[in-house]
Amino acid sequence: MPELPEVETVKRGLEQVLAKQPKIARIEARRKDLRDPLPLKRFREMTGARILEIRRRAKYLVWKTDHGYLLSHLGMTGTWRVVEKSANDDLGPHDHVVIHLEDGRRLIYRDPRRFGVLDWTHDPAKHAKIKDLGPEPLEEWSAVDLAEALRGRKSSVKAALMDASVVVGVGNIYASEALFRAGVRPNRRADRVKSRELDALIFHVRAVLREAIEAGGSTISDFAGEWGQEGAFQGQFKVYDRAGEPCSTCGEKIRRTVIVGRSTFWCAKCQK
DNA sequence: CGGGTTACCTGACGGC
DNA sequence: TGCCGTCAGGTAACCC
Repeated sequence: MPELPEVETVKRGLEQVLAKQPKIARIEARRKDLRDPLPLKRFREMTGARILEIRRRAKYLVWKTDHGYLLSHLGMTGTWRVVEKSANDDLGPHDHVVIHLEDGRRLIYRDPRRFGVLDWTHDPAKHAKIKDLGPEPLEEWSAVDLAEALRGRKSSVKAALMDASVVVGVGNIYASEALFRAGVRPNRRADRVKSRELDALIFHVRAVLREAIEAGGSTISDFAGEWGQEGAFQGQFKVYDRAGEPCSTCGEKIRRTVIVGRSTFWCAKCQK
């Protein structure tokens, strides 16, 4: 269920776990596919590969090894957990992939709904799932980029924000939260949002993502458990999942509508 | 083509 | 209790 901040939190947790650049003893696939077929042959070839670095691109974890790259997308329900050497940890029905490290630790990928992706590539920049992605919101993203991306867009601004060719990493929760902070109604036509409002949107998308990453950071310590249970940022939602509650700014009832099939939360008084 | 709708899959929850 | 409908933080195929 991760959006950018959650994936970034997982990345930072894995960074600690993988700091000593461990070697892979073997990758165990306990079924042959998730959303897509698993690269079983590549998994076998990765025996002995050293994990050099882990990065994030959009909602993908990119594991650099000395034998190519692993790509991991958590979909809606994917989690990685670390099991220390000799610790007992029985695998459950949704533990689909286990990376056995030479030091005895195991990295276990669990994903009940199996919307996640695990793949292998020589070059992440050329991978089909990566190559057409838009800008990273916390890096090179500018109001000029956003204005360009929204020009002629007749969809709602919320749908556009969640479109990875416009900007990556913004999912259903942070789209609602950023639009609320920016004072822009989610159902506004994307190409009719004024440039001043786009400036505000950029600012607030970044702010909410940064704040959420900070809140997520506190869950790194129990990374060995399961990601997401603490939900540190959950308590800071201003509108998401708060339909019927009073707006924290004006007291108006928070509304829920459906946009492109997703629950959308907003305040009719604060958002124009 | 750009846009919305539906499908993928399992589990949790509320209403009856 | 159990059954049923609905919903869930994502993507992409599909259809007009």
